[in-house]
Amino acid sequence: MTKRNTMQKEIILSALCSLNTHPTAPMLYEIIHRSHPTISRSTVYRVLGQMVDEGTALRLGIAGTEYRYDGDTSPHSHIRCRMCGSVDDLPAVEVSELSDKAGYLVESCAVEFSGLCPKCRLGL
Amino acid sequence: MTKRNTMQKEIILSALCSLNTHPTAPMLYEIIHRSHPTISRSTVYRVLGQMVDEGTALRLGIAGTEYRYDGDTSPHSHIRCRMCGSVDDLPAVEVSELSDKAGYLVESCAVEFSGLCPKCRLGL
DNA sequence: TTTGATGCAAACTTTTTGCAGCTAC
DNA sequence: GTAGCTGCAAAAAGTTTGCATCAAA
Repeated sequence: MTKRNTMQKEIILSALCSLNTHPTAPMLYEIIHRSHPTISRSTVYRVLGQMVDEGTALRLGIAGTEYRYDGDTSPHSHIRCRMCGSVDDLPAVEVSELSDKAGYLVESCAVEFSGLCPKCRLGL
Repeated sequence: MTKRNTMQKEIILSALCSLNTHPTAPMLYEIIHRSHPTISRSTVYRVLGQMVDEGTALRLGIAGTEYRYDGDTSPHSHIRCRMCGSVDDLPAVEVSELSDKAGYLVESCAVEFSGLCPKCRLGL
């Protein structure tokens, strides 16, 4: 059960960290595939899942019917455009004690603001 | 383009409103199917989408790779259990002016707290 | 009668899994 | 050499769509 370092993991991690678009797995696969055609879809999914498990990446479950991944694991929130689907960063928001009211053990908090991004807002 | 009232819409709406589990479309279909085996999957999807469009229901894009629907359209937030996936309600949270910093036109705000629900917290 | 809604099946998208071969350690 | 990792293909899981038929208004 010892983790091994492979070329694929290195490529996938650096590709994710070089982007600030919070890509989905298919988006990331597409980008990686251009320069590394031999890396398979399943490896991208498996490595992303591994990165999430070990805390190297964040899995954003806030974008609808697909996961988006974020190489920036510092505490911050996200804002998504209803029209074009783009996801941007927002500074961290402090979590209130609200959560205790439900009896949950709160481990993390994601805030999703939804609206129009600057481009769509102007009809571009 | 005039909307028509059908038996199916009535059944789907009342099924959604009678639940407080924020079901996914497949979950809702499964429940409806038991008492109304002739209602098709696509009708459930189409009617849910219609209800969201007209504001009768909320589509929660915060639970991973599937949509969850909520018949309660009053302003409130949700809390999801990382372990069993259940989604509960939380009272509404006030949106700060943070969002303006990104240049977005903010239309709505969803807060997702993630952690352990009371059951999982106790290892049940 | 008109045309929006339905049911069915097929297609599509995203993600997971089984398995044989590969390779980091 | 061992066991974790990879690529491929197939399968799952969720959602959408084309089309002939049905039925609300």
